[in-house]
Amino acid sequence: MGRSPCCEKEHTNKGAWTKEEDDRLIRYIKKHGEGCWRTLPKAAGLLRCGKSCRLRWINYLRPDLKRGNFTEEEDELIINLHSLLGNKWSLIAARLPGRTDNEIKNYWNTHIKRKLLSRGIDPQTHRPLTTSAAGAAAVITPATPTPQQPSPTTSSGGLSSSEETAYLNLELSISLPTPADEEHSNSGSSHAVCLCQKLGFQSGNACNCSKMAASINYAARDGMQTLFTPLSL
DNA sequence: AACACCGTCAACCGCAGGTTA
DNA sequence: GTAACCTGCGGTTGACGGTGT
Repeated sequence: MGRSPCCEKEHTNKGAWTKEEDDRLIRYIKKHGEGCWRTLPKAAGLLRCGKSCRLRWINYLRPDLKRGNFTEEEDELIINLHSLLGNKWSLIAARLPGRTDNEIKNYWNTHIKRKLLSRGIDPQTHRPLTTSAAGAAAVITPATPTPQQPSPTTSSGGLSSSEETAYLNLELSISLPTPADEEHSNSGSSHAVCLCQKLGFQSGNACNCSKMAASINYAARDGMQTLFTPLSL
């Protein structure tokens, strides 16, 4: 399948954005909203490709971005989500309002990988690095059908946070919404299960799912597909 | 002070997948 | 059914700042 380039490369700027470019982009989006990134640069008077504008807005200029350091809770949430979802940064970011996929990806590669390695955990498999055939009990066993699961809201009897993480049993599965779920969402009362809660972060700052619900309503209004996937346990 | 090295992160690139004509 | 278009995602790169020698 043939494909035209996303933009005319000869007539576009590349590299770091200037203050003026940022201002133009912000002003345009505030006035016209997001959408049609292909035509946005021309309409906004920017010599940038649409992809570049989208990235700049999503990763840097969006007003709802949190920025700043990740909290310990966010760290653990990212680790647990990664053990479930793998390198699905956009899905992980969807559970961390105010954080972008790019930000999380960078943070994973620069901080969390090292953190897990120092714990003796393989960042890709989430299993111990020194894996002997018998001794390598899975650290995290996603989607296994055993019913035991540590209570998410209580501490696991004096374990350190790293130990707690190491013994988290994440028996979760992601399913399509059931008719009941849809009924709930149609009636305006979303019963989507907060994954943070299931992972034990309900009460912490890392969980902003209630805030997300508001943004989901906003997204739904714009015809966007929600990433706030209901979970069946 | 000068240089090399390293870590961080914004931005780019190529591709996949959904939508439209 | 197919081609073209468009958006979003994930991997990678490169500029920049901080630190060590």
